[in-house]
Amino acid sequence: MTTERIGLAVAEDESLVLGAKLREAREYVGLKQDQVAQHMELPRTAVSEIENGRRGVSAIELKKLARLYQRPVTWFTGEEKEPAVPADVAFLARTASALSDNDRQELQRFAEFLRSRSKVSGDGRS
Amino acid sequence: MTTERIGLAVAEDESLVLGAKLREAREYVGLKQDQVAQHMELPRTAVSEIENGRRGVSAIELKKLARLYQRPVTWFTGEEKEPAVPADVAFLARTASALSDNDRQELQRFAEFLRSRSKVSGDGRS
DNA sequence: TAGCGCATGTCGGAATTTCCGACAATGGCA
DNA sequence: TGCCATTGTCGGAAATTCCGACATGCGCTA
Repeated sequence: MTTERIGLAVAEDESLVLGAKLREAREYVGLKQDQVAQHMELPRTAVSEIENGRRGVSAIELKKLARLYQRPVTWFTGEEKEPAVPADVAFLARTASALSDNDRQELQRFAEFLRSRSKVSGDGRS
Repeated sequence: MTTERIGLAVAEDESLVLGAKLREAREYVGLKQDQVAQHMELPRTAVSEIENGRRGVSAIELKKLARLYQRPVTWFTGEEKEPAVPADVAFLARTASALSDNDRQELQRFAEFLRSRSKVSGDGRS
């Protein structure tokens, strides 16, 4: 893992990037920070701080901003298809989705049973 | 805790919906709140509060959670498709970006004027 | 039925973030 | 230059989040 540095710098970095994208999108549609602030019911300084990465953006705010800027949310988040979870887990989950609630519950119980049998292997969390 | 402020109720409502979706997605992949908390480097109580709509979710957190849960961010924001921006609008914006600030401002005002003329019920996004 | 273990919910105060007005810096233009 | 619009920054109040400790709910089993 390359991100073992400070941990907080990552989030700041991401806020910086997100803020830059938000600014670009805003300028693209020709809106002033003030107008955005009014639309969002935020202090106008918040918009400035957001675009400079000094203030976070909530998911709901991002959704609203994306609409205002007429861009899909993914334009700001950058869609990725990185399995942060073992692929087999995801696959199991998809399979389970086709089951009834009861069957799914049973499947879950069975999974827990299996785990309890071999509680030796630790969960491979990074 | 009075409920006199209606304006905030909207945000709370949205947080409730988002939290429910996050919970559904988490259970779908068979993760415990505790595991999610570790992955996100958050207190596990935060995950609980998020799923119950008592704590907000930052855009960056949502992005991370979406990856963890193997879903597109739009699954949570509920926006799915939707460039929905007619090509002519995009073209107009592109054109506008090449204008000077003043010209763009004027263009903006004119656009607002046009909108006020056919002002029916605001942004009828359906 | 009581009791245990696991997952989740909730509470309280400290820590952090956000709000918001006031003011500064920047840039265009007459 | 002076004026005006836009954006950036600062300080304390207000709101939110962190985080441990404890509570609740549920399945299991002795």
